[in-house]
Amino acid sequence: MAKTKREILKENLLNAAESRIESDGLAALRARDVTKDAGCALGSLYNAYEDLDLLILAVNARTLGRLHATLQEAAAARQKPEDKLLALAMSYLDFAADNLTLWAALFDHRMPSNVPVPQWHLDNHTQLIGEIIGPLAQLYPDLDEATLTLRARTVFAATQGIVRLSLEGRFVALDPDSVRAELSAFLRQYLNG
Amino acid sequence: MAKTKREILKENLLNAAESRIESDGLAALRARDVTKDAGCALGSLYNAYEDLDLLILAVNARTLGRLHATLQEAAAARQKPEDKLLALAMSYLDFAADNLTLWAALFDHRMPSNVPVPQWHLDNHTQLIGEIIGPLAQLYPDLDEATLTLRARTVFAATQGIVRLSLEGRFVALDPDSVRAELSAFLRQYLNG
DNA sequence: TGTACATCAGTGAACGCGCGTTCACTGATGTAC
DNA sequence: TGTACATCAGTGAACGCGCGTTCACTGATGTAC
Repeated sequence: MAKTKREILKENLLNAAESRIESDGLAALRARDVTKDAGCALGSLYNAYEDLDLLILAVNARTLGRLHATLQEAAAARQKPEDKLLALAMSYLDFAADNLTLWAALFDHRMPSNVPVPQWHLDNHTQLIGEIIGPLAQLYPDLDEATLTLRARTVFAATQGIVRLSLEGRFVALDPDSVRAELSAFLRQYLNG
Repeated sequence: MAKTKREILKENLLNAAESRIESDGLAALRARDVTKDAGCALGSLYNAYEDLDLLILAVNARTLGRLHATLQEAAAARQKPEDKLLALAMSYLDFAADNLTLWAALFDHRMPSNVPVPQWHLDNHTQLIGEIIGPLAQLYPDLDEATLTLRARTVFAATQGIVRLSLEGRFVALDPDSVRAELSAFLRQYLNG
């Protein structure tokens, strides 16, 4: 099926926005830069997307999709649930490190005022948590669904905190190997507790 | 020692900025609002502080100071190192919940472009980590100083991640009791691992 | 194939507004004699 | 105590600029006959 012109335009804008975020970060994203890179007029952005925020969400959705695929692959390559969980955390760290600004955009972007985050974006996050629930359920067969979900969110949040503090380099920059070692040791300790 | 007029002005601005952040959040902070609340002219802000960012940093410093005092108190009230660490995490959660916007401002505020975060602000963070190192050293007497520091940062980051994900309510809002229970269970599991 | 007309994406100059920061002026306070 | 002068914090209108969004216009594409 051939792509409509509109689809091509949306894709060009999406690629341009992604490149800009990748190289300069979300905060430096400008409608004029994106449209210039995409080879269209400023106004065309608003023909293709509702506004700049929706374009950013589209970039984030793609990033989240790549992240999800990476994590699935990592978990699928292991057998034991402990190994799956460790692999998930490690590939999450790697993904974040390899896609620093795009990954940061997932958290830095806020919808303006009272515009809610679209449902499909929430669903994407739920799917991600789902990857953790699987191995966690194998590891703790006695826990019910609700507890497992909560536990998965907690493990994700803790991992996210460790990755974020280290990659944000907000206070002190840590060398990548230390972070890997720390994260790995941390999870092992937790899972064997 | 009597306060100079300049000191009074700085304090008024600091209080006004703090109130504004507390009620409306950092993103809604405006120089005009702050000076109006402080009862001075717009230009006076720039007599008292270098610019708006430095005023925000002053607010953050005060928040960090209160946080630090709260944590110290919580840890001091316990004897066993495990209890100290649990108390630190719980009172961190409580502080964040009770001072939601001020706490969020600690992380949401970024210095413009290439202006670095002042050293005293970095030192404040180091002090905070220091609170964790103490009990951790008691718990793991075999670890050397560097490892302990790294470990303390990791524990802090994990806690921070759990608190942040729940309080940001970015994806799904969690009820406070569940978060408390999860954080507590999480740390127990980790410390007994 | 050709002509007339309708549609609608594409265009980019202009709008609108927010907001941090400046700066020429003022008036209060301090100092010298 | 009074006068002349210097200093400097206080003031807020105006500056400057960035930047998302709009909208009147254009020109390409599609449709009818």
